[in-house]
Amino acid sequence: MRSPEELRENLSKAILYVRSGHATSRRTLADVLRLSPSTTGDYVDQLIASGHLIESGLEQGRMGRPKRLLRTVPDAGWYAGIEFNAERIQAVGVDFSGVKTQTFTRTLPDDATAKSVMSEIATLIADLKRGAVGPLLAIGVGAPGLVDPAAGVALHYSFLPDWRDVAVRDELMKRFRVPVILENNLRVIALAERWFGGGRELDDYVILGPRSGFGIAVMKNGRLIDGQHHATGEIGRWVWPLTGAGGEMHDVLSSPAVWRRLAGVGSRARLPGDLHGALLSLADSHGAAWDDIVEDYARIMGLLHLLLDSHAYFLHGPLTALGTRFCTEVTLQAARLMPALSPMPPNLLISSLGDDAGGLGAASHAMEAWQPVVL
Amino acid sequence: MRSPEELRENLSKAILYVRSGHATSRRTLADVLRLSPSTTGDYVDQLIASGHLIESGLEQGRMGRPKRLLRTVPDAGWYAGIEFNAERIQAVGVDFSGVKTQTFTRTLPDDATAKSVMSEIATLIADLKRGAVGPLLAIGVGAPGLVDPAAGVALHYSFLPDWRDVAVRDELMKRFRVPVILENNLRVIALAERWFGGGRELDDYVILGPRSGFGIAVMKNGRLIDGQHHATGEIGRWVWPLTGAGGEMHDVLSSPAVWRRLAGVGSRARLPGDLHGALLSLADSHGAAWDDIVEDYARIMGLLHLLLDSHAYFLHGPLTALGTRFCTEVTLQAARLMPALSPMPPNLLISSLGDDAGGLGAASHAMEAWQPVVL
DNA sequence: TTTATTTATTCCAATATTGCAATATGTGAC
DNA sequence: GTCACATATTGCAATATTGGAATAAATAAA
Repeated sequence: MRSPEELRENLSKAILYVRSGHATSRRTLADVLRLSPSTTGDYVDQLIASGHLIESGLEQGRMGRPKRLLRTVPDAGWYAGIEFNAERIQAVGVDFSGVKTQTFTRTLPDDATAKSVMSEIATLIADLKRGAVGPLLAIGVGAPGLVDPAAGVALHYSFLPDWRDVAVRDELMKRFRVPVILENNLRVIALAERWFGGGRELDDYVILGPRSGFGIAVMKNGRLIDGQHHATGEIGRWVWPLTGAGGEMHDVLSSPAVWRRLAGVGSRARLPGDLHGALLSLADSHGAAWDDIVEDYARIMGLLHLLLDSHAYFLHGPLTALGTRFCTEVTLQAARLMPALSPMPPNLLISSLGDDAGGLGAASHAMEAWQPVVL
Repeated sequence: MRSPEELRENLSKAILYVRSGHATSRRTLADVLRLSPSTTGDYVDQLIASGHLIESGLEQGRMGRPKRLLRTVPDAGWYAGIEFNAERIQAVGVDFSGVKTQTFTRTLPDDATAKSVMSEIATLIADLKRGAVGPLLAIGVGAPGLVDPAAGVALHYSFLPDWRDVAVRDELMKRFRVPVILENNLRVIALAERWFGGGRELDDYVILGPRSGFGIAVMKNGRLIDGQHHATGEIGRWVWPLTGAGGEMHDVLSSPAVWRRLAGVGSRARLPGDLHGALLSLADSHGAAWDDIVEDYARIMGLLHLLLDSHAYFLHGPLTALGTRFCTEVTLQAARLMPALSPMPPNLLISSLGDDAGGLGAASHAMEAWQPVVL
């Protein structure tokens, strides 16, 4: 008898592969699972019996017996994805076939506390529950700042005063009695890119997340790379420029900073409510500020690409408003500043995911973590 | 029946775990292999019968039946490790228990060609063969420059004129009839660190290799991270300093460049034959040149550590001559230049591996790739 | 129409792996 | 010394997985 964990893991992977479309029949599923067609057939029969998978017609290839197509059953259950920062909480519901069915956003008051945020999260999940069909299977949470995923504890976040050592997992598990999985919000966005965005065929890409701060998440071999202090990708804390007495990258290249530089206002200027919108109207800027920003981003792309050599770099957050022109110019400028990049220009892309990338990512994380119960 | 590949893989892992000391008995081996004690017992019996493993006494714990200790049989075979650059070829022989038994170094003439290098490599392996006991099991090669490990082809290396698309694997396999495995030389050093150096308990560290150029190799989750163009870690091609019109990092921070800066000579000065030795006598330098170099390295450490957050950074190559004082000063200076590093200073270490790190790494690679024949 | 070929799925005997019980071999308490 | 307990290894019936043959369902060729 193979170990039950391994069986559960294989069944779980089978569902993920079918859901993502990476496998569409028993045969192709056997290939990606690296199991024999016989065993895979058994698995599929089990999952059909349990109501997780369903056959949906035939697909004829060039020759031979047609594939019996497999799909996930939308109503077999759903996943909750929560993502938040100091300004708002976002909750999305994703059905068992991986389709987003609900989204809620709640703006946070200025005096939000850890307690109020947690209670707001619970309320939002309850709201999702009312509008969803089937059982809630798992909850994914993307939290800002420092997070300990293994312990399910959010360690620290500068912009929420008492947000420190919050036992997110235990609290939500106690309340909802389903698996809860916690990660840094930028890292869940990387998962969203894999499930819903341009990373569907990739297992090697980078998420660039210039928001209030500036972090990146690195996917290598289909896994997020991790570090000793849960601080991988904290490049916002690089001093910039690298001449010595500069400030941190945060201060000059975060979304608010870029807006200030483009708008030509000082650091005490009040931020527009809709940063994305405000940047949209500056997307056809020309002049020194624009060029400087392009040059700064080009340097960063150069550093990253010569170190990581990734297939793609997805830009997320308000700066996506600057559009493909920005990406193109950054790429060109990068090759100009670092000649080594010429034969291998970085593939910088605007993420196709919109504002709810975070919520989708959190739900993706829940999807990946959940495992079916074997009888 | 489980697939034969999986069986071979498990037997191979069993040997690796026993050799490394990560598992010392049937029981502990079962734990690390994630297999049942019964199965593991079977495997071990097979490997003892085939002459790869041997029982070597008992070890009593605090209580209970003592472990029956397992060791690899030194004479069961040996691995060849080859590493080279434009100046020399290094060949080491490692016996089946992972102990280095032979080392040869051959200096290359100035007019070395791809053909002469390959023939010299073959000669060195033949030399090793004469001094070794048991059969040659596998050959590992660490080649400089760009390498395609999957194809077993060395793509390009600037310092050997016609070194381009050399079919290293096929050529050596044809000659020696054993598995041949090719990798970039810095990347095999990362493996040497795991098997013979300070990375024995780690699966998350970085190799810093300032030699003629400047590359790094990144180990994450026990695997080397890889890129699209086989160009991960090519940070020597960063422009430096990051102000715009600088040269590449190679030119100011490689081993020869550091020696020139410390020795206060121009870029056309003739390099000493023994760079390590020459640097040794400059290791107690003080003054602007030293401080500048420390500052440059501190910046690099800052960039790397805030991005990768690794457990350790092993310094390799001639610059190890600068000693722990250099490492300490770089670490301190890094935290000064990038305040974010203060609570998480990078753990910069001089590699304990000497000059034959490369050869050992290539042999390590061979050890990891080789699999026993199952009957 | 019939037959060969291709691809997908299923059936089944062979076998690898496991869980559990049994056995081996030690320590510590009384 | 004897008994309870702890840990490692082994034996064996139960079971999961596989390879290969058989079957299914299509296209292409004769």
